[in-house]
Amino acid sequence: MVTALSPLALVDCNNFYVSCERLFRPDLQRVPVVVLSNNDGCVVSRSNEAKALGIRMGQPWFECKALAEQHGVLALSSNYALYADLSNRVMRILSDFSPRTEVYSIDECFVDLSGMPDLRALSYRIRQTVLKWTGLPVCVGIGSTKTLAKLANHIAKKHPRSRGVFNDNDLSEAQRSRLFGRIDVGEVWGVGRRLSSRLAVHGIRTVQDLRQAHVPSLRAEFGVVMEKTQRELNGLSCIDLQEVQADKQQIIASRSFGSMVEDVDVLKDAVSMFVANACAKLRAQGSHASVIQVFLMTNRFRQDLPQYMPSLVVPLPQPTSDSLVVSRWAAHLVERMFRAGYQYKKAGVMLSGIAPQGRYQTDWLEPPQAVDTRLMDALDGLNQRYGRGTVKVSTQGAYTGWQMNQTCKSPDYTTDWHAMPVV
DNA sequence: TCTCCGATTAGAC
DNA sequence: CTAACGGTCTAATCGGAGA
Repeated sequence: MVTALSPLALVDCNNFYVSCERLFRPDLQRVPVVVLSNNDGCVVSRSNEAKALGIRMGQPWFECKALAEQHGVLALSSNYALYADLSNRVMRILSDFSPRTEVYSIDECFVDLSGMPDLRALSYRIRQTVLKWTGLPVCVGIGSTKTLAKLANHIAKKHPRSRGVFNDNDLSEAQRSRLFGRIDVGEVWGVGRRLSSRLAVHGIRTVQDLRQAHVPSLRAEFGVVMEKTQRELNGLSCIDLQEVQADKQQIIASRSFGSMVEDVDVLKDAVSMFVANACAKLRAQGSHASVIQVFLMTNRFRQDLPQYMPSLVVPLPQPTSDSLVVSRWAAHLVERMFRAGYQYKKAGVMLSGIAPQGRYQTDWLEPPQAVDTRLMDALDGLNQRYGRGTVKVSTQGAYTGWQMNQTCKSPDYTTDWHAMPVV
């Protein structure tokens, strides 16, 4: 008997955001549908019908809007509360299939299938179960490394004959080199557009080319990351399964505005909202931040207008996760950076110097200050129970004029009782 | 020359 | 009516400042 290589599956939802929307809108089943990014800016998810029309991933909506609407494409604003909830359900189901999983993104999960018999049948069972319990279609790719599992998943998605499952370990070396010789190197996990074109200069155009590239030259020209990718493509595992999600080292909250903003009070209002969101995330992982950065940006696509992209960083006197404390600093930074006469299009808050609460270098000269978390605890509790924004910090969203466009957002079907469809 | 640090780059989704 | 182009996150690498 041949010992099976430790098989790793990548389970990836098909057209995830569009599929989520269709669950509650069966009338959209065979209609071309796209989901737009925040502020209704770019296309971030496409149904197969929309892909067939040539609408590209990440394409600005205003660019393809006319053509899309001509073909009856329905464009929806993104509804992250809905997608996050459905994602959690999918991940919970997958964790029933293996004790070792890694939630890699909102719609992807690595699943360790070591020691499990009949992987093909198991993979079909995974697909069937997720489909039956959530209504969401997924594809399963299996390989002996993460990079091969990703590639296998790509093959499963691309070839209808695979019926949504592809196992790289089932290939002979001859079959593998023939297949990989027909796949563009840009399909490899970690090889984006820039690296693709740089690799092409060196004659590396297919996955097979990359597998066989001269190791020292590859290392010298493209660095360690590319060398790891190459090893992974050859079945040598270099990227471990990360079962527990590490705490964030940096937390960013930012948004483009629905329209241009010229008023400093409106900017401060927006920034107080970003602080509230960033600090809530910080508290959710039980950390404190010691550095805060605030930035403002004019519209970089409007080269006809004067550009100004200031940013200020301050170390906080004491690490904290208190929205009120951070909010005061943020407002101060906005005041300092603001220059009248510019049309601002975006702003944001970045928290860094993040460490677990109570584990940071204390200031020897200052007497230790008692940290009172009761107010923020209560705020989080209320916002969790009664919905985000029940209790606010500062003006946080009281001003209008900066909120993002969301012309066609679906109801929060699964997370808000009031949005429950009436049967 | 070495080290540290912030800025930049590239990628993923 | 018109203008209209996302948000977060990580790791590696680069380049300058200071020791």
